[in-house]
Amino acid sequence: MPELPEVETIKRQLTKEIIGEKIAQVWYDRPKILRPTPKEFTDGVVGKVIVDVQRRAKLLIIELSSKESRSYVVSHLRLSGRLLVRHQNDTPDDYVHATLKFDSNKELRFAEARLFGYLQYVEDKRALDEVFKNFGPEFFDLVEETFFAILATTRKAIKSLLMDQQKIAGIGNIYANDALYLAGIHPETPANEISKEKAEELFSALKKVLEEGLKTGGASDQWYRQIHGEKGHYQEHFKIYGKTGQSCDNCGTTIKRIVVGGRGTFICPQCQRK
DNA sequence: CGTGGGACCTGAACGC
DNA sequence: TGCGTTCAGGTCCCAC
Repeated sequence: MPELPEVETIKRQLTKEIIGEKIAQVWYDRPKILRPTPKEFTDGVVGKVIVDVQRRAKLLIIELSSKESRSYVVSHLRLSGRLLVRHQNDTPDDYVHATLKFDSNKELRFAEARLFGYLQYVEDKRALDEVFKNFGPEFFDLVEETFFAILATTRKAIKSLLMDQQKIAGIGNIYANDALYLAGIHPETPANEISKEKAEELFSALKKVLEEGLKTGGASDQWYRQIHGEKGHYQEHFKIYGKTGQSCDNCGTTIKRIVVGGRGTFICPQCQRK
C-alpha cells in the first residue's frame, strides 16, 4: 500500500478502533513478520494497552503503555500488507501471518501476500527515534521554499527524488507518477534543472493528488485494503498511473510505460517533455 | 554522488 | 489445463 494516503487512512481508522485495547496474545505462522524476533515481539507487547496510533512516512506507529513504560509497535506494509480489525470468530482472511488478540473479542490481523511487510517491537522513545533518523520531512510539513531547496540539492531524476524517503517522506510510485503528469514534468528531468514555475506546479500537484488520495481512502489497485477489508477509491482517480496504451486526457496522445530508477513509470510523451 | 541490478517473496495476469 | 514470463504500491545492499 502503502504510500502516505493509504497509511494515513489506516491510521485514522485504527485510531477509532483499537485505542484502549489490551493485547492478550500474539499468534503468527511466519517468524520473519515479527521483529526483532517473534519472542521479543511477544514478550514486549503482551499485557500492554494501546494508547495512540501515529504515522510517519509510510510507517504506522502504535503506542503501547504499561504501568512503568511507553513502547511501540512499528509496522511497514511494504507492497502487499494489510492490517485488518476483526472479531475473533469472524471468518478468516487470506494471507494472514500474524494476529494480535485483544482482551475484548477484537483482534488485529496482519495479512501479507509477499511477506515483505512487518510488525516491529520498539522498546522506548529513543529506539523509536533511531528507527526514523534517516527520514526526510513529511510532505505536508513542507512549505514551498523548503520544497524548492530540496530540489536544488541534486541533479538526480525528479521522480527518484520524490520517492527518496530521506529527502521527502511518504511519496511512492503512484502519487509521484500522477503529480508529475499533472505538473507536465518528465520524470527523468534532473531535479535541480526544474524552473521555479514548474516546481510550484509540482508542489501543488503533489498536494492535490495526496489530498485526493486521502479523501478517497487510498488506492486499492491490487492489495491495499482499509481496516475492515474495504477498498479505497483513488484508483478510480488515477491521472496516469497504470494507464499504458490509453489516451492522455489533455491531448489524446497514447500513454507510454518507461522505467525510471528501476520502477514502472507512466508518461504522456506529449505533455511531459524532457 | 548517482544509477543499475539483484535480492527479498508470492500471486496474478497473460501468451502460447 | 498447464507452463513460462512479466509485473507488482517498497526498501536495502553492492558494484561500478
